[in-house]
This record gives sequence, C-alpha cells and structure tokens, in this order.
Amino acid sequence: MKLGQATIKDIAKELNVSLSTVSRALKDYPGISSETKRKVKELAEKLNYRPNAIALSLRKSKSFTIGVIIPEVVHFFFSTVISGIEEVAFANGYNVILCQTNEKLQRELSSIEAMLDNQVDGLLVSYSKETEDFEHFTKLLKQNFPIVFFDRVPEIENTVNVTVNDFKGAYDATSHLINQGYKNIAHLAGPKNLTISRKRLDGYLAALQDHSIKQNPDWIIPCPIGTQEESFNFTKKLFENGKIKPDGIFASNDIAAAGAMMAVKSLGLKVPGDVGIVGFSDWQFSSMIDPPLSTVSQPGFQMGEKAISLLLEMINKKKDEIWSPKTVVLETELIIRKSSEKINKI
Amino acid sequence: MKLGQATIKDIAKELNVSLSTVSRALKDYPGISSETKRKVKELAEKLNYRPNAIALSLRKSKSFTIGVIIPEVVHFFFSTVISGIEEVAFANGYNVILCQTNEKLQRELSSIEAMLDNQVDGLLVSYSKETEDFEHFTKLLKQNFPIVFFDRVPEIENTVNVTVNDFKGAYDATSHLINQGYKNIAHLAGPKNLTISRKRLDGYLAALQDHSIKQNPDWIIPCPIGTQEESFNFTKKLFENGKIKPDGIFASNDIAAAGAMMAVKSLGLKVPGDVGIVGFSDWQFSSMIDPPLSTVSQPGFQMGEKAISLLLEMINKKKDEIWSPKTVVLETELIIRKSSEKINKI
DNA sequence: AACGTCACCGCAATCGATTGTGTTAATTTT
DNA sequence: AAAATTAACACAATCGATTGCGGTGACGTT
Repeated sequence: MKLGQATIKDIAKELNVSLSTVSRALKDYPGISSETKRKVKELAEKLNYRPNAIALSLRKSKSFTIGVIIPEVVHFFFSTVISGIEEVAFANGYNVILCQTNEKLQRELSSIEAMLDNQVDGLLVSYSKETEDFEHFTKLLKQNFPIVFFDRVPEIENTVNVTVNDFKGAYDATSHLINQGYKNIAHLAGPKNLTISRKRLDGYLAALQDHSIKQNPDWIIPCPIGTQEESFNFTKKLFENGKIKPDGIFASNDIAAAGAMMAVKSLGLKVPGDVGIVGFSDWQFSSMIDPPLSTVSQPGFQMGEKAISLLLEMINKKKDEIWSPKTVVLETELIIRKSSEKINKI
Repeated sequence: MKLGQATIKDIAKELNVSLSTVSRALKDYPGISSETKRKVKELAEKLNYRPNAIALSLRKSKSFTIGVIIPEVVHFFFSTVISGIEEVAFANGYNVILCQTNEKLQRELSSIEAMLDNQVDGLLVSYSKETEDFEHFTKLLKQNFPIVFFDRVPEIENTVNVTVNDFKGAYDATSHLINQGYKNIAHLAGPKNLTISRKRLDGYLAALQDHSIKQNPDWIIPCPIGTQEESFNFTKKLFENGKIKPDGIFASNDIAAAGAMMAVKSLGLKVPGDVGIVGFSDWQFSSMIDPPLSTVSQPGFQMGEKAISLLLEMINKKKDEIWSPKTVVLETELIIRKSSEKINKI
C-alpha cells in the first residue's frame, strides 16, 4: 500500500469486470474473450501492476523464500557459499533470508523459529560451534520439512548434506608436508564437536600412519575459538616448551595457519625451511601473506550452488514423495605455495 | 501447511469458540474471560501455535522484512556491513533478504523488482559500479518508499545516506605518507562513477596541495576492475615506464594496495624504504601480509547498524510524516603499520 | 416489570490473489 | 420453436489473522 501499488481489484473496478476475470485474463486462462484479455493486460501494464507475493504465499502456502543459517557472514568461506546460494536462488525466483548465529546455539534456535514463522519453504544450515544436540532439526525433519546441511553436517539420520572431502583434504595436506621432508608435524585442530574438525584430524592421522610416522598427542592442539591470536599463542607455547620441536604444521584453517606462521617467524624460525605450514580453506589473504600459504581449497561457491539445488529439488517434490538421505561430497584441491616448500630447497 | 502448523482455526474448533475470541485471548485483549484466555493459551502452547507471519504481512501491509542490495557478498567490507545490518534487524524482529548485484545494473534492477514484489518494508542499497542513472531509485523515493544508501551513495536529492569520511581518510593517508618522507605519491583510484572514488581522489589531491606538492596526472591511475592483478600490472607499468618514479602509493582499497606491493617488490624495490604504501578499508588480510599494510579502516559493522537504524526509523514513521534527507558520516581511522614506515628508518 | 449496564463473545469484512462452481446470454442443434 | 450446447463472465470460498460492530445473556436499578 505504501507504494500505492495497483491490485487486481483496481483493474477490475476500472474495467467493470470481476476479480476472477482479471486474474484469469492475466494468466491467459480459457473462457475469457480475447477482447477482455487485451483490455486487462493493457491496463495492468499501464498501472504497472505486479502481483503481491505475500498474497500468493498465503494462498499457495509457499513463500518462494529459503532461509540460510550460518555461523558468520564475515568469513571468507561462508560468504562464498552464500554467494553461490544467492545466485541459484535468484535464477530460480527464490528469495534468500539470512541469519547468522555468531556461533551461538540460542541464536540458532530463535533464527529457525523466526524463519518458520515467515513460512520459508526450506532451510540451508551450517550449525554453530555450540550445537551438540540436534533435536531442533530432527523435529523438523520428522515433519518432512526440507533442510539441507552444508559444510558442518550433523551426524543424524535421514539428512541431505553437502560437504567437502575434509578427510582427503587433510590427508593430502599432511602427506604433502611429509613428502617435502617435514616429518614432525603438529596439527592445529578445530572445535571437537564439529564433524569437519574430526575428519580433518582423521586425515592428518591417517597420513602420518601411512607414512609410518608415530603420532604425538601433544602435537594435536585444539583451537576452539578460531582466532589468529589463539593459534599464535598456542604455537608459540608449543615451540617454546617442547623438547622435540615440530618442523611442520597442518592447521585446520587458514586463520590458524597464519597465526602459527607469525608465531614461528617471531621465534626466528624460517618458513619454509625450518617449518613447513599448510592451512585449510584458501582464504583470500592466503596467497598474499609472506610466504604465500599452501592450503587446501574448498569449493565454497559450488557448495552453495549444490546445497540450494538439492533443497529446491526437495521443495518441489510432491508432498507424498519422500526424499532419500544423501551426502554430496565435493572434492578439495591442494594449493601448493611457498610455505611448504622442500627443506633442502632452502 | 507443510509443517501441519496449528492455526487459530484449529484452536477455535477445538474449544468451540470463534476465531476472534482466540485471537483476542492470545493477545490479552479486554472482554475475554480469564478462564477462556487460560484455555486458549494452554491449547496454543500444546499445539505449538505460532502466528503465520505471511498472513500478518498481508493483513497489515507490512512484512517486517527489509531488502539489502549490495555489489558482492564475498567482500570483506560489505560482509561486515551485512553483519551489522543482520544484528540490528534480528534484534528488532526484522528479516533480511539479501541480493547481490555482482556489480551489474541489470541485476540491480531485477533485484529491486523482486524485493518490491515481496513487499519489503524498506531497502538498504549500495549500488553497482555500472549504475550511473538513478531513475529506479528516485521513482521509489518519490512514492515515499524508505531507502537508505550506504557506502556508495548517489548524488541525488532527498536521500538518507550513511558513508564514511572518504575525503578525510584519503587526506590522512596521503599526509601520513608525506610526513614519513614519501613525496612522490601515486594514487590507484577506484571506478570514476563512484562517489567514494572521487572523494578519496579529492582527499589525496588536497593533501598534496596542503603540503605544496604538485600533482602529477600520470600518477593518478584508475582501477575500474578492482582486482589485485589489475593494480599489479598498472603499478608495474608505472614504475617501469616513468622517468621520475613514485616513492609512495596511496591505493583506494587494500586489494589494489596489495597488488601494488607485490609489483613493487617484484621490481626489487623495498617496502617500506624505497616505496611507502597505504591502502583503504583494513581488510582482514592487511595485517598479515608482508610488510603489514598501513590502511584506513572503515567502520563497516557500525555502518550497517547505522543504516538499518535509520531505515527502521523511516519505516516506523506515520505515513504522513516526511523524513528529512540526511547523510551520516562515520569517521575513518588511519591504521599505521610497517608498509609506510619512515624512509630514514630503513 | 421494564430498562440499562456490562461482561463476554461471534459475525463478517479485510488484506490480494486463486479457483471451483454457478449463471447468464447467445448460439447451435434437432 | 423448444432444447441443448457453449462462450464469457460473476460469485464466493479460501489462505491465516485482525478488528469494528453487533448480539446475548446475567445482573442490578428504579
């Protein structure tokens, strides 16, 4: 109303026909004379008529809106995923409602409530670090409400997920360090309750094992907060206190890797050479730091595209059709830069 | 319906009362016995009743949704602004619909259409690089539709804007370089049709003038694309071709600054020392590159907060009240890091 | 006994659009 | 000429909630 937008009623009144005639004329239904159709369409054009999406949503119980729940917007990987989501949504006439949880469970819960109130047709979720119970998701899934989880996927049944191959990414990164001559590799791990953290840890461990390197529990350092400062401090401690010092670091994300790199450099050690470092995610800055950081790139944009494509499929199924649980795994790519160059090259 | 969500009708039928009674009971209207209120509320609780926001939107011609139109999601500054927007929106019970234009005018136009169809209560806009005509905005503004422009604000009348003090930021950055001993300063400028580019250019020029340094038109290099490669190439050319070479670079954004830094280093020049560099925006990576980049930080989060606060004010005015045009200017802060250290310190 | 008051609640219009089911009138069929 | 068909349109229910107004009893008042 604020826009004084013309409605079907305005057209009907102006032309002295009924609402239904206008509605049908606009959509070329049979049973309306071509003369009437012409007049209706002309007037609609003239009044700049545009159907009220809210009214349609109410009528059809479908909002053409999907909700996206992510931990943080200001995060290179997640913003890339959002970008992919937005592209496909836009191309398909869907709207994207965004909520960030700031890694808080409480916020996750209320965001979901808000989105359901707004009748979103489905949800794309990457849950928060605090989330350990998935009741709020299973409740919805039981009611056949479409949800696709991406990146951080819960270990519950009958879900549709999109992840990257975290295990292989971590395995490749660690193996790469080993092949470059770095044998004493520490791991800066992510929060324990995230599947991705565990998978990356597993990949790291598997790589060590396959190269007959014994793991050192002291060298697996969880970084629950995820800031650069955190990894800087942990890395500094690790190198200052240990009897045997690591000569390689595989970090579960680039921020941690960058912090570690600074810590190592601040101790007068050379990267690469004294210490080789590989991160995870290929953030924008990773190629710009000194030395440029080797890392495992995740196809964020594709992940977004894939996730929403799956969601749209689910949404557009007949309501009696049940979708089958599945997990799409996207492959990572090891990006080799200077930070992991061979020891003897230096 | 997908959720089998309970409606007011369900409650009414179950309790054998009318719809209006249920509605009023739920909102503690007078004229309903406390006994009835109790029963209604109990059943509502039991059925997990939640009002249908779509129905409310239709009834009230208000969707509690605002649209955000930005050039790119994967952009540190913009994602920070989004974060600020989302926080305030969430706190006030508003939803945020997001569209990115990818710097395309066509996309901007259709995004606005889509948002209006969805009855957003207002728009937050940072327009695309392609946008030179603002007809699509003035049309809405004439109809008193609430719009707040942020960062990239159009030079048209009667708008409400939030910007940073680009002029002063640029002036400070350039003056800083001069004070550090760098007198021959080139400027990597932004796209010409953006006000922010012009303001930053003006600040740069004013600083030169105030220090009695003559400007060199060849040293003002527009970077319309905005990639690191672009500024890398332009900077390289600049240093290879010029007779007199610059010893300072003020870039209108950090990406360009980073590209310039790489170009300068690739030519064997030292940063700082041979060349001092200052960027603009304080991207996440700026403190991590080598040398850490001096830059002008923009309060993105605050900008988002302020922009949506203004928008909500406008939305909640009585419809006959007219808001007055205004521009809120947020101050920048010069962040001094190593890339602009004094010449003689080296 | 007749009337007023008040508590409590229901009816129906409304928001904008869709759609199944009438209802006309003209046209065709027999 | 009467009956059947059909084109072209209107009516009204519907989606879920809100809200002005009207209605119905149970009281008290005079």
